[in-house]
Amino acid sequence: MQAEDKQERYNAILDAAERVLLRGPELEANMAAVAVEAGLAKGTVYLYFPSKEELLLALHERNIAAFFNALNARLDAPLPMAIDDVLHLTHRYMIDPPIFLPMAARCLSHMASAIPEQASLAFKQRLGERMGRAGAGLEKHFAQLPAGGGVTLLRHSYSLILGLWQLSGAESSPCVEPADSPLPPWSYAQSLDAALRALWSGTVLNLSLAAPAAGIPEPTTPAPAPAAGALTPL
Amino acid sequence: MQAEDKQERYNAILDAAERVLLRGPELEANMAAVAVEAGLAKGTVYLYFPSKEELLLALHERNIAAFFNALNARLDAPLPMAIDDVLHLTHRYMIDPPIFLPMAARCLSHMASAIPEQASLAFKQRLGERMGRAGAGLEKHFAQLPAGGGVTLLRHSYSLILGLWQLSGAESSPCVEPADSPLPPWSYAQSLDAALRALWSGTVLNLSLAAPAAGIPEPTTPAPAPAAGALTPL
Amino acid sequence: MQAEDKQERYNAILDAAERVLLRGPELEANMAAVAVEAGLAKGTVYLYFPSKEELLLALHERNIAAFFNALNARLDAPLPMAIDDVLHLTHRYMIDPPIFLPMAARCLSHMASAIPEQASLAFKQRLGERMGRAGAGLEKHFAQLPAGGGVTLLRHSYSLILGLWQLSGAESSPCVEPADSPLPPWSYAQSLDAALRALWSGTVLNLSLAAPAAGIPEPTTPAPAPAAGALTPL
Amino acid sequence: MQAEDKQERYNAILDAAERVLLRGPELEANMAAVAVEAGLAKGTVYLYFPSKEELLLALHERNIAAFFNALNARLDAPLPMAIDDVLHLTHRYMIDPPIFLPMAARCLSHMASAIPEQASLAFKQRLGERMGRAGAGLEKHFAQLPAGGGVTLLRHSYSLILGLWQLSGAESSPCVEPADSPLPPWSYAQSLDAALRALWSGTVLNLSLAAPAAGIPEPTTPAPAPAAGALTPL
DNA sequence: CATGAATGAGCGTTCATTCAT
DNA sequence: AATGAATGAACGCTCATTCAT
Repeated sequence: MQAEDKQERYNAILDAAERVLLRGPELEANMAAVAVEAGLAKGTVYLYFPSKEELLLALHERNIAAFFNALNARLDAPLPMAIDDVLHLTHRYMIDPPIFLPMAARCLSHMASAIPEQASLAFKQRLGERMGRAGAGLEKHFAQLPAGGGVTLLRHSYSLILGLWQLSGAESSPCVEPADSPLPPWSYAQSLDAALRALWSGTVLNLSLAAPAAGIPEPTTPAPAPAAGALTPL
Repeated sequence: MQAEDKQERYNAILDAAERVLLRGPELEANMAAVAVEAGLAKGTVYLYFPSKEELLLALHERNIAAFFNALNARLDAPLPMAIDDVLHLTHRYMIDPPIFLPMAARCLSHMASAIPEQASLAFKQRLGERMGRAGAGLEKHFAQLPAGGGVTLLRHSYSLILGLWQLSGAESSPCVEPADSPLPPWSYAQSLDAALRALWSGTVLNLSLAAPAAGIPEPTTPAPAPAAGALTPL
Repeated sequence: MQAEDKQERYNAILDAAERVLLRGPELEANMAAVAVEAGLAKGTVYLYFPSKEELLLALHERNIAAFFNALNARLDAPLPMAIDDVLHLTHRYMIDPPIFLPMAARCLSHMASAIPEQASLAFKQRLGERMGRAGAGLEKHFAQLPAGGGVTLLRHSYSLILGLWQLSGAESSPCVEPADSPLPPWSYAQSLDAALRALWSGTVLNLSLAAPAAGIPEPTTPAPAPAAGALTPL
Repeated sequence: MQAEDKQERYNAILDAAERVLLRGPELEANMAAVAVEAGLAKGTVYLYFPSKEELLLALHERNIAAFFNALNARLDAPLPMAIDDVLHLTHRYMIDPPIFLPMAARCLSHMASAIPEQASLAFKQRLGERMGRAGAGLEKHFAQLPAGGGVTLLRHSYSLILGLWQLSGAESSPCVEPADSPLPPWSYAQSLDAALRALWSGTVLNLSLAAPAAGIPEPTTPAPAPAAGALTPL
């Protein structure tokens, strides 16, 4: 069997797993279902993935890779770039697909216990490389960012994306909005945009100050005119 | 049995569950272990909690309540307040205790599927009330915040706290730091402080602009002198 | 539930396991079958036995205990005793029941790997006690046996019983005797009797010699007249 | 491929299996590991052995053959022979190698179920031939043995060797000797020597009696002086 | 109120064997 | 002859929950 055949089937299994996960509302996948969906015997799946948990992690990594590939491609382009571009990619690869965020939460919480040290380390390594590259690209486009600032910003952004998504699931139920909720309703996508903009603005602002920013600063001057890549609502 | 006896036992079970969770590294708790730890029969636990998931949610809610109680108490005090105070409470109630964040991640991801609509709604209601109250308090102390801005800021902050924590677990392994990691090591606590400061600064900055902020703004003026409650490193 | 009820069910499960084992020719038992045979749910079986392997060991131990109980009862009786009595008990409890020897072989080979240290030790302890008691009884009845000789004789006898049984299974097939076998046919029971008599005779003979016996000794004198309890064919 | 090439590979696979078995403490071998160890594909192994069980049986038979070859060579020599010589060969080929006895126990217990009638019969046939030849040789050296007595003695001895070995594994744990064991510790090798001597002595003694021996006979005369080939401790 | 014995659905994984190439 | 990808049956065990006492 050719190496490319192997790779194809590897991806076919990942596809099957994704379909299975998306089938129900619980995002559950058992190996039997994945195998059936892939048209394979259960044992065959284990020729490609050493365990269920690692299969799921591989699926997540594929999604991550897709995001970073797109991001890096954009960063490598000579065009000037703005937050909006990043937000756009974020929506396209992480927020809109119904599988990215649940899988992220799931894998993150299982990494420590269910994934062997070895595999876990390798995953982190690969993730680190992608983040490092994207972070460097970010620093090229956003000159205010210091060395390492790109990765940090990426990290904080991702945290916000993930955390807010989890919170949105907990605060608002999928079916009905409690009529008597003490809080006004909010949407994940809108809230996230605002939060990310705040994070990015604040990051640059803080960076531009020699000392850590104070209290909640009262900006005394109006904001400067938008530089290249003005933020527009998504 | 008196109502207070009931309440007492309710809390005793929660205590037992917490102890069980903290016992192992996986934060796992099965009902049998909780019952034994509480010195009760398994069936008895079910007289106080309708299901395991709801027991765990109740435990988490107790932790949340403790945080909000402290926060609200501080907000109600006539003293002026700064980010640092909030950060301090955050560390004290959410970051330092080894159970808050894992439970938050766990409960958040199980809320949709494992908690009955009814209970889920009630939980969200109570959480909404607490957040509403704290948000209002925040708006009182930080005058730049518009109506609803307090809750939003709280929400974003919590997301950052939670998301970054999960990321920290995934990026750095507990035992060994990969020597050849492509990224420099980072600590959760430090990174979080920076991220929260950025978020808060950016929030206020964005708010102060009539239109949404642009690009990554280049502040043309130095930050104003710290107001009351300057940020100091934790 | 009363303690005796528990004991009853414990034994009922053991009975069920025995029936299942005896059902097929392979002496196989899976937990599902045992549970069904016992009229219980699978989980219930695990309330009484921590694992399949320990259930099987318990079954074997029950058989062992039955043998030793009978042997010790006989040894405690004031009647004089001869080899035949031992052989008789051996046949009755170990050889005739179709389950004793296969289980012995099975448990012996799984003890090292499949039984937790703790349980394994406890089993050996109990077995040791029974053997010690029986060995002492033997020494009372057979005065030539030195201290410890009873246990040793027991051990050697048991080894012979078990080893020869295994060999008999391998040398002669259950269905057909190879017509062209180069060796005359032999039966387990007869061969065992001869072997045990040889072992016992030789043990006493060797003991009666100051130095270890030599070569294959050529007895120069006819055998003495049978003492009380002469050996008679079973 | 030449016939000798085939034979070579056949043996190479057996070698590989032996190495795999000896690798872990459980004496487990799966076909995949054997194939890898032999540097072959899994399917190739099946060109040489029809099943795993038969491969293992073939390995065991090779060990058996080695023993009998040595024994028969010794028996064919014109030198007079004593038990010690047999014991020596026994230790050298059966007891010292860490694989003989476990494989014997394993194969014996799987023979009935996992080996096809045909193969099983053939194996027994070959074993019978070897035993028959060795038994006859024994009868030549030990004149007291009647026709067929050699084979019987061989059989009984082997049973003792195997049974006692299994018992030794069950009574004494590899790691710790239970401090409070009710029985004194015993070693397999020593105990076996004593048992075999007893068996051989008793066999000859019983044979020399017209009628079956009685009770535990009280030898009235001291043992005769060792004939040629006196037993000396191994 | 309290108990704890009973339940039983659910699942990941292994591995001997086959067969198309 | 040699390969090795594919197979799929088989099974031990857990644990949240119930309910008769």
